[in-house]
Amino acid sequence: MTVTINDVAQAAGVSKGAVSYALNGQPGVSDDTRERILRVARELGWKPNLRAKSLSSAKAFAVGLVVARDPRLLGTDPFFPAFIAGIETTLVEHEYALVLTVAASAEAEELGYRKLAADSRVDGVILTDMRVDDSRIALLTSLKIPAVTLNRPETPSPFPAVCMDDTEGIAAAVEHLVSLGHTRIGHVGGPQSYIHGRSRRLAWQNAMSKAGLEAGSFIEADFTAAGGLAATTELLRSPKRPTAIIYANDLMATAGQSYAQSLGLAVPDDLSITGYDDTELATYLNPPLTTVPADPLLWGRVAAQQLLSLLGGAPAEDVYLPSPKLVVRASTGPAPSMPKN
Amino acid sequence: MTVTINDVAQAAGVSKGAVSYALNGQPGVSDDTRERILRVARELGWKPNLRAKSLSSAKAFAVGLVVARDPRLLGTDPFFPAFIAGIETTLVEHEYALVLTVAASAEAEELGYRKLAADSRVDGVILTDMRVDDSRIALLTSLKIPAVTLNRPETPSPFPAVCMDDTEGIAAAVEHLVSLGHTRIGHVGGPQSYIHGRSRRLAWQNAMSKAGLEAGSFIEADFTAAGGLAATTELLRSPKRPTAIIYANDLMATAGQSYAQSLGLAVPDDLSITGYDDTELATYLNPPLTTVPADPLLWGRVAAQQLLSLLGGAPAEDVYLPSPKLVVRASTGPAPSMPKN
DNA sequence: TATCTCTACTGAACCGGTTCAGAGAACTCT
DNA sequence: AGAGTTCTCTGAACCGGTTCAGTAGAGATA
Repeated sequence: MTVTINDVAQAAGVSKGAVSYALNGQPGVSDDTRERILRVARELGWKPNLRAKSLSSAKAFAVGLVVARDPRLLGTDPFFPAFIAGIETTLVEHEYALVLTVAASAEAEELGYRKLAADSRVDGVILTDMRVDDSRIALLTSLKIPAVTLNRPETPSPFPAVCMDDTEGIAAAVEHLVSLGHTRIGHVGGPQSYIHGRSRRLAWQNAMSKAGLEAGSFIEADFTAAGGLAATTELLRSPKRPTAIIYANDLMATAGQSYAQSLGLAVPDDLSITGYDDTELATYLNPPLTTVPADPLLWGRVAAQQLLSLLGGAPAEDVYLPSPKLVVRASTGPAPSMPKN
Repeated sequence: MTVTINDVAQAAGVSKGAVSYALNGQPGVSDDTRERILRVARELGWKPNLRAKSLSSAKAFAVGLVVARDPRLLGTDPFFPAFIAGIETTLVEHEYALVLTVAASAEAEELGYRKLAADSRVDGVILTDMRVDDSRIALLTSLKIPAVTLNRPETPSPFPAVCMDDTEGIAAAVEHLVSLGHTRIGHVGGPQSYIHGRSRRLAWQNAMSKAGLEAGSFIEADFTAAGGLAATTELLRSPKRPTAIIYANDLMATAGQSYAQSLGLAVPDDLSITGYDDTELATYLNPPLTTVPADPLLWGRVAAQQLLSLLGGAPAEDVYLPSPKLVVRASTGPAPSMPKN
């Protein structure tokens, strides 16, 4: 049926071992023989059997990704699909596959990694959504699974990080709003247990104080539309209502914008809004959203590259991707001279 | 290091074969011996080696999904992440893994399946985004990969289908709008090369004629926000402008709604709008979107179940999931008595 | 010419399971 | 008691590669 290395050996009149050496470009066969073996293999249409290779070489030729999200909310995050697509662009070139696990809870997440390890499904994993004091670092260290993290965690990590600075974009958003005359700029952030939730809040805070402004109201939300709405409600109800709100992602910003408009506030005349991600929809909102384009495709591609080179024995070194730049659209405008209250 | 079946055999004082029979619940060992072997295996902490199992049993214990989308637009589709999460809920229970491939082009898609087959990475695949006259059916048949399709293709297919009727929801949307007095109801559909693009258009068309109305303008778009905008532009520019538009998904509806509002049209006073999917954001728009909730989580779960039972040798039978029901929100309202033109 | 070294290659073990043919033992049937 | 059947278990082959120890032969060296 299928052509094995044995068939090639027989047809070429050599031993199994010689064929293996020849096919893997290893020393041990003369150039003549090597060439003959390769030709015979080609003629017979030999294809390596991944399963056999996996067993004897103790490698999976696959990398893993465990996504810990509420499945119902997973669809709202534009990050993952594009990120995964980015990973794929690298993997296909190296004959690797991606094994994806979705975990609904923290226990399921840990179990996901444990299963990947127990079954040796993967040779390494990519860690996304890094958390402050992330338990996965110790877990993967104990499971002896090589990994790459998105951004460098604050706690010590033996794994190389692929970093994309998000503070610059947020700072640019603050500066942009300040230049438009805003002084009361609120922030609706993601969970502060995530390092990207935290870094965006700190970026906002630092940029405000650098502008000589008091960092106004901050609400910790959860990156969902529902959370964005709730946070916006709270911000707009406060006595010193902000004239601009910086959201930690587009989804919350969109929900916030819609809510503000439903209250009769004009965006940007009464309230300026910025997001983060630059989802496709951002351009097509009314008004189109000022936001910061994350580049999940690039991030995924480079993260996979780093993981593969780590698996290849390369030293673990952090990589820095270019910081995304603020994209100004119509959801931001001059601060109202007489804010509605 | 790791405990193998050999260690268990030695410790239990039986042969390798006996251990294999005992661990797999197969006949060939007495109850006493079986129990002893199981106890010894437990005591030694034996875990099956998936790679060895794969090689000897010629199974991958994994299923595949090839997603053919423009990576940049993939993030905008809320369907996939939730669908994948649904698949996972089934797979984890059966010790199966999901191998995901993202393909940017038609060639890459075919190559994706070919690679999964060549490396025997998976035991079966799930086909989504079924197209009219879908070439993948012949491809997978020739590659001898079992599959499950989402909805039954119009051309003959040997694979079981997991069906979720979308015509009922679209018909309900038409009826809902008709009951509100609308007579000019347009449709912005997905590519008609997709069966779900086609079936939604036909559902709209049939419901219109059933209501005694002339099926108004139809524009074929591409499920993206950009496409939704372009189609809306065209519809609103037409001489007999519709007072209501049924979009084939939420993303296009959202873009359409924003665009209409940017023209100064009020939704729903001047224009009623419906979507399809019921994304999280739909609830939080201004106005919230009337739409039809697809249930990708359920769909994924059942599709994976069907695939696994197919792999287990069950006969290929179609499954029908409950048809999603229209969710009425504020983006639809009475037809304007004097439509703006 | 005898010895040493190096290269090219073979045969077998190995990775960790599954599966099959066959050997004994026990049990049933006549 | 002898023959046939069933049950339990063993040993070995097998899945398709990788890798290692060892050998034959060619070429270099003394």
